[in-house]
Order: sequence, then C-alpha cells, then structure tokens
Amino acid sequence: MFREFKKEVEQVLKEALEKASYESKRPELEESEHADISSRVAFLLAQAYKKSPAIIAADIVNHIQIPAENTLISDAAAVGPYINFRVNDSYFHKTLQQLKEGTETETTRGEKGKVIIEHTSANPDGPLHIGHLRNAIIGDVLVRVLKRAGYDVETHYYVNDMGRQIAVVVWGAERIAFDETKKADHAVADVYIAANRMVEENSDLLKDVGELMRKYEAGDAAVVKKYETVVNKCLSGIQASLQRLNIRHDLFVWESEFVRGGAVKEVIEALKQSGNIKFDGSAILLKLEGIEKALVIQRTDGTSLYTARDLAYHRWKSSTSDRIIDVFGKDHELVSQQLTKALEILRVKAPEFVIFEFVSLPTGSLSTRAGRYISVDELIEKIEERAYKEVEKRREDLDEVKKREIAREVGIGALRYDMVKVSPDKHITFDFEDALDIEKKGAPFIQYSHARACSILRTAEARGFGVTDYDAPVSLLTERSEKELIKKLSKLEYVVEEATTALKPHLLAKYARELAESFNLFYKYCPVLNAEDELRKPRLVLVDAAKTVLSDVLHLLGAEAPEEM
RNA sequence: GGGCGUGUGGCCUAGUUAGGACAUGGCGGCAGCCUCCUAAGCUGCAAAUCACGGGUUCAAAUCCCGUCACGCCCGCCA
Repeated sequence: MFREFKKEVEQVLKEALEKASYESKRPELEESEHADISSRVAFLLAQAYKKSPAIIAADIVNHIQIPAENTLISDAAAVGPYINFRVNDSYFHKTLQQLKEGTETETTRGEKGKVIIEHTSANPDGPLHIGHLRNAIIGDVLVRVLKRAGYDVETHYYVNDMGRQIAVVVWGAERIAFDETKKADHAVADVYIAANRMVEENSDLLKDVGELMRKYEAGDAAVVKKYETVVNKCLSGIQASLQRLNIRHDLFVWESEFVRGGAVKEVIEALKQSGNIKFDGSAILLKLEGIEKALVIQRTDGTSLYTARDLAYHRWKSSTSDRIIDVFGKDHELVSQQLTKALEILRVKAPEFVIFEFVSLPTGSLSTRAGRYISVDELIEKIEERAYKEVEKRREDLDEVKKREIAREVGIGALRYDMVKVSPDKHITFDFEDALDIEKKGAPFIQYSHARACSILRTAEARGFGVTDYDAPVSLLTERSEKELIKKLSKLEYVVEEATTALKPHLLAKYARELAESFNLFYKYCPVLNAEDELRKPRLVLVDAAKTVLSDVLHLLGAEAPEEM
C-alpha cells in the first residue's frame, strides 16, 4: 500500500507545484521519521525563486488539494522547509484488507518477463566453501525477490568443466580411488588436492593433463565419459549442500556444450565480421574499447578459451530472456567489463552484474587447491548443532524430531541471514565463532516473532474466538505500536521493488528485522487474547496479517517460518 | 604503476545512486522488566573528530580534489 500512497503524494504534490507556479523535476520524496513521507522540494526551489524554503513550503502546502474521497492521504503540513504527508484511516484499512488472502498479488506471476540469473557456479573440483556460499545466498535471495516482483525467473549454474583444474581431477581419478565413504564433492576434492600435488612435483605429468584437455575439447568419447563421471559426482555433492540451504537451480549449463555445439565458433566468426579482431600468429585477439589489453579469444593452437565460451553462453542467454543477471565475485569484475564490451560488439544485450566482495578467513584468502577453506557442509553441521542446543535449552517439552526440525530451520535461517544482511560490496572476514553465534537480531529473531504470532492465533482458536474476521473495525487500532506495525506491513511490496531494481538483497534483510521489531513492540504493549471482545477482533486481524508478512519475508530470505520454536 | 571497491562508537553494520530535520541497528558493557498471548523478547544508560586534509554549498557520512590504510584484478587460467 505504501507504493500507492507514494504515487498519490507525487501526484498531489505535482499538481500543487503547478498551481503555485513552481517548477521542479523531482518531488524529492523521502521516508522520514517525522512523517509517513516527506518532501524537501522547497530546498531546491529556494535558490531559483529567491525565497526562503520555509515560505515556499508553506506556499506549496496552501495549494495542495487532497482528493475528497478514495485517497490514502490524511494531510500535508509544512514543517519549516519540509512538507510532511501522513496517511489516513483508509490506508490502514486497505493495508489489512490486502493481506486478507495472503500477499500474493496479481503481479506475482511472470508478467514482467523472463530473467535468467546465474549464481554459485563453483568449479566442480570440490565442495562449496564460504566464498561460494555468499554468492549462492545473494543469488538465491535475488531469485526469490525477482519472482515475487513478477518476473519469470530461470536459475543457472554455469559448470566450468573445461578448465585445467577439472582435467587434473580427471587425471587424478585415473590413478587414485575416490573415498566412497565420503560425501561425493569432498571425495573429489581429496583427489584434486592429491593429484595437484603430484603434478606440481613432477611437471612432466602436465603433458598428460594437457592431453586430456585436448581430447575433451575434441570430443573423444572415452574421455568425455570420464569427465562426465567426475563432474557429475562433484555436482551431486554440491547440489546436496545447496538443497540443505533451500537453494536449487533450474539448469546446469556445461561450458563444453558451447564448444562442441559450435556456438563458440559462431561467436568468433561474428566477432571477425565486426572488424575488432586482430591476430597474433594464429591466436585471435579482440580489441575492446576503453580496455588497454586486447582479449585473447582463441589460443595459438586453435583451442578455445574461457572468454569465448562465456561469450557464447551469454549470447545464448540473451536470445532467450528479457533480463540477464550474473552474480560474480569481485575477482571477476574485469571479466564482467570485458564481457559487456564484447557483447556490445556482438550487438547483444549485456547482463547486469551483482558483484560481491570477497570472503576471507582470519588466516588468509580461501583456496580449494591448497585445502584452505571451510566447507559449507561443515558450517551447516556446526550451526545446526548449535541451534539444537539453543532449542533444547528452551523447549524440553518438545520431542526429539520436532527439536531437530526447529534447529535445522533456525540454523539455516541464521546462516543465510548472516550472509545476506551486509551489503555485497563489503569485504567479509569470516569468523567461525561469530557465525555460529545465533545472533539476536538475525533470522531467529524474525522467526521468533512469527512463532509468537502463530501462538496467539493457535490459542485464539483453542479458546473458541472463531476465525479471524477481516471485517472487524480496524479503526479501533489506535495504539502507536499498532499503527506502526500496519505501516511496516504496508511496505513489503515497496521493499521488494527497491531490492529488485537496485539488485540489493540486503534491503530485504533490513526490512525483515524492522518488521519483527514492530511486531515485538505490538506484542509487548497490546494484549490480544485478553483484550475486550471488540478490540480483540481487529487485533487478531493484525496478528494474522503480521504472520502472513513475516512468513513471506522469511521465505523471501530463503528461511523457513516455524510455527513454534 | 593502472583499475575497481572498502574505511562510520571497543567490535560489526545501515545510510552514499538522487546532499537537507537529533547518523540505523546489532554485539560487548552497565542498570532494569516474566501473578499477563513463548524473555530467541522488551525498557533505559554509557559509548562516533562518519579514515585524514582541502574544496563546493544556506546545508556534506553523502558531491569534487588530494593523501593514507586494507582487499581484489591487470594470464594464449577459469
């Protein structure tokens, strides 16, 4: 409802500016603690019209006409240079009415077009570590938010199966047996680390690895088979980890498809046509505007490079979607720029990039090859265990299965929230102890508010207060905490929209926390079950509506919404 | 050397795209609140030269210039 309110204020303000003969490009609206929405447009006009902002603000307010009916605005007032707008009773009423049938609106089903989002895309040479985790969670929250905003979303995991490191694993797998007692991706990592050591100690072995790569690119059936076995083995382990985090991909796109399917050749051909190509011996280079070094897209020996394969991949994505989003680590930023320029040359829509800064350990940067990483599996294990202890402390009354279930939901929620709450362009030094410390204002805090709402509704039913009656008079909800909560509820769609256009998933985390805070204050100051009949009815409506939004926002963050904890 | 990003109370963090009303929260610290719907909650207190130095402006955490610190990138790797 906040979006509608904001739009109406914009309109009303625009009309008033015209009537008062002021010209301003923007309404200068901002959320404010002094009003429901506030305009600082008077500041901008002060210079041009050589009057004090306060006088202009008062003048504008005098020209403001709030519609007699069907409006969400209660009043507009000039407070010094600011013009403050407030919502009216119907705003509260409509907000709750809208939540009657849940929050799924008519825009929720793919009508904004198709967006392909690529995230995680860890090399299949070992398990996911905490760096991949940040990528996966930022990506997954965006997926959920975009769906909610009305996009038809397709999620891709781009499988780098043509790199040297995968060849090393395949080479190693010919000599070293996988430890079948281990989770598949961990077994692959063992082989990778061991094989890598062998290759490093004896550089003659590199020839074998190179031979494997050439045969794979050429499509040698036996080699392809070996690759597929190894890559699929690793991916199965990775997928299992992702599943525990409530993350799934629609499509696993293998790099090699673009080589053997001919798409890479086509891209190189198209680039040749463009005239931005130069040759260095038999190698092919692409000149890019504003980037000093030309990009090599084909080796002297004629084999393909990551860059060319990536171009083919993006050309394909572009042809089958309206919007492309790539979630990349900061180390890929230059690549993303090169990609953009190259796609421009191909006259193809470029992706939008969500670039996130690195996660490092207190001991230094992460490295799968050096075995220096914390795997996501280990992290999940430990955080669920920690959550279990917390549940046990509080709810000895529950049976084992239930306690485990809550611990899982709380643990995963906490982990995900922790990763998504900070802005992507902040560098993170990962501290195991900090992560395990189920933070007070993280996901469990929000889940707890939801559980409290559920508890009230459960008890209401048990006491025979009947179904929640959305026709109950909302006007009785006059307490400050009640009004604040409703206003907070009304902002979900607005936040979703902001997070979608700016591609900032952490906005959702912030909103979720604030929503839970609002609910907790309401809970504290407004008894529901013990209120008088007349008041209890609308309060139950508010609890029910809050439960809906809390649950929704938790799901948008990829966390569960437990009914009790 | 060049490019990108970050620097906000003891620690972590929001706000920087579009400059404006007392800089958002958390952790930790101190002091309180369970005869009342789950205390994973709530209330209060202490704690900030918004890295540093200039500049623009009526107004700067936010814009401009410079400096410093940290991270990442600058492969016929992926």
